Amino acid sequence: MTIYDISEKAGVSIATVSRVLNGAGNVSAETRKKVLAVIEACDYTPNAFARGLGLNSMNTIGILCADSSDLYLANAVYHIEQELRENNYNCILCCTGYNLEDKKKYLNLLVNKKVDSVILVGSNFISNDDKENDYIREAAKEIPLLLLNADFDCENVYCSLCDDFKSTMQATSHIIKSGVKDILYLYNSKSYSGLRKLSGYQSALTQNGIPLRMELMQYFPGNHADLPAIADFLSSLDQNIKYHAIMAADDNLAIGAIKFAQKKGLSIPDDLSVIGYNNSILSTCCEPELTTVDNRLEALCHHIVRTLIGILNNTEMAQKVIFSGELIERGTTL
Amino acid sequence: MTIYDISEKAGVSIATVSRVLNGAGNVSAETRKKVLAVIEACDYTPNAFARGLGLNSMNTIGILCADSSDLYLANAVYHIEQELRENNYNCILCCTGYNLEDKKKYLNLLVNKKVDSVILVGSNFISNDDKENDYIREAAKEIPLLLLNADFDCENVYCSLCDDFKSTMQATSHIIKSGVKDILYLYNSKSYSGLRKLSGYQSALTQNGIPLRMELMQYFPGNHADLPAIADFLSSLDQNIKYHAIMAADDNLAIGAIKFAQKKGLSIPDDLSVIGYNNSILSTCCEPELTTVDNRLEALCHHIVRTLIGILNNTEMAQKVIFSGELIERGTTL
DNA sequence: CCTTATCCATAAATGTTTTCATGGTATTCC
DNA sequence: GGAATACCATGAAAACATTTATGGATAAGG
Repeated sequence: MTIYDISEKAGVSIATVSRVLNGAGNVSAETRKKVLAVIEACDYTPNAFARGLGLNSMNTIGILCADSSDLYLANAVYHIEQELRENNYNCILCCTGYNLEDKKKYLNLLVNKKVDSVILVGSNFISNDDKENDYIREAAKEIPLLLLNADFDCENVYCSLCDDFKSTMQATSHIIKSGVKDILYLYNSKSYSGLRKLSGYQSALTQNGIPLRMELMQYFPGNHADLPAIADFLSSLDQNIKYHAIMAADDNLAIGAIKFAQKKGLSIPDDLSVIGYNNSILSTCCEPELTTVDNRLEALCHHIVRTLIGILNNTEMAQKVIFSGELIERGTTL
Repeated sequence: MTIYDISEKAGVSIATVSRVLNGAGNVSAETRKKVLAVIEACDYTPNAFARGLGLNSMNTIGILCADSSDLYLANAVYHIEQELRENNYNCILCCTGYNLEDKKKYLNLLVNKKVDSVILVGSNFISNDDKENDYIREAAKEIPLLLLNADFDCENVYCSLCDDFKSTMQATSHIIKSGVKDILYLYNSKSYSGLRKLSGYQSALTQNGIPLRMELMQYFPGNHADLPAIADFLSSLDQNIKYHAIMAADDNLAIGAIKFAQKKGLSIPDDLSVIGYNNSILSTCCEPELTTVDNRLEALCHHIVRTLIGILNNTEMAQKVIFSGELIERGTTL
């Protein structure tokens, strides 16, 4: 069943059928009605590939993310997909892992699949070593690229991010204000965003006249989805490192910290304050519930899709938008 | 840059270029080398839409799921995407929510987008009211459909599922063997799979000579991602309902139960045993860690993709495969 | 009667895959 | 050794199903 069959049965040309299908003008109400009736009767739908060939688009957006099983990324993907779908776009999901070669490979694959644009979800697509970002610049020559939670200056690249520096600084300050000064910073990522958070922690201490201590900035090298491993990591730390609060770079790490405290018999928040980051489902699974930073994921996703739709409609759009995080006070802080 | 440009520069016909590109036979080594050199030099990649039109396929699989932010479904999507990608397929993700009309709409949309097949992730796509499953039968006339965690007999529909009845029965029996007989069953879904689990619970009781009590089978009507709400639900139950164990239909519900116990000051597992289902990340986030049923998600996903690849290569494949779950004993049971 | 607006049809363009025909080379059989 | 056969590499052309530019026809208005 093709557009020819429809045109024949309706007694019009295929151009007219096409116009009816695409809601273009220059079709009389009568003709439109007649054609629509035939389309309905035949249960005809246009061939998507031929349409794609003619329009050079299939209304498809690529979503690149390192690991869609990660709580945070999964949520981002969910919100983006939802919003795209409401705007009549579908998305091809492609998980790259954290290897640079795979990121290149799959970004290229999406470009070659002729998606209208690619949204790169997560700060890990931008390297601190700028040479490694050339693959982004290359792809941006072909189609617009949107970065969620990353900051990158480049023609045809648009960024939506949360001010992780400020948010972490505020969260850390919140602990300091409660009277606790020896705060362990626990992090898992050295991405641009990861390092910005670390700076926020340092800045909060410095502003409050607290000297920085290297042994209080601990990098957890494992997988942050392995919660017991996080607790074990903290247990294995030098017993001489004393602290009464943990500022964690994400909720997973914070939950690991809580597990550690529970095993050690520490009372939260009296013996140990804990703050997480992301406001994920994990932050409500413990008792007391986790104080955390809401980094406005939903707003970011909403904004990034709005930007994308704008770009695809040839509207001028802001290349960078920065949201502010919000501290959600729950039970793990004083 | 089209196949014509390549053919011209290489001094061959477009048919030969196409043959080289697709690894088809009947091309001399010399010609192949020459053509490949030109392709390389021009950085040529075939137009995906034209290719799709010619082959009536773009190597794309649709993934339908109700809610990809759900821990369990997100994991399923992750494993499936991973495995498909390794087999040179990409996937279009489409979240439907739990409304029947939307499920129909988006399944149709994927079919019209000309995906090679659709994988429906989660038992909620099959209704207990069989008339409501007609949209599945309709779509199956067009392309093969694969169901993860659902059981449905229909030509061109293939199912991979876990024996939820048996698994729940075994888990419940495990509690009974520990000496606890008053077990609350907490569930959130009345899908086919949800009801199978409930039957498993009932069967375990019956087999052990324990009378069924309706008030011990509690349906939680809210969103199982709202953990505090689950705890509140349990708190709101009639205080006269006495029980010393909770068998939950998924880990979220179990974590809610643990929160409830912690608030009430109950000791786990001494005062209250808890078993979850799915072996998700939530099962390791609490202290003690949650005893749960591993329903072989990874194996199911692996199998479903293998089946799909087989079907697309016209190999005869089993229409239904049932895996057995495994009880993971952790700290919330005696 | 001319102009303009409205509407529609023909044809070109999109870029592949694949069938069929052809010419040439190698193999086999007598 | 020559004819028949098979096979292989190649190219021309058809098929895939749309969108859209161009221009022609008809009706309405001045």
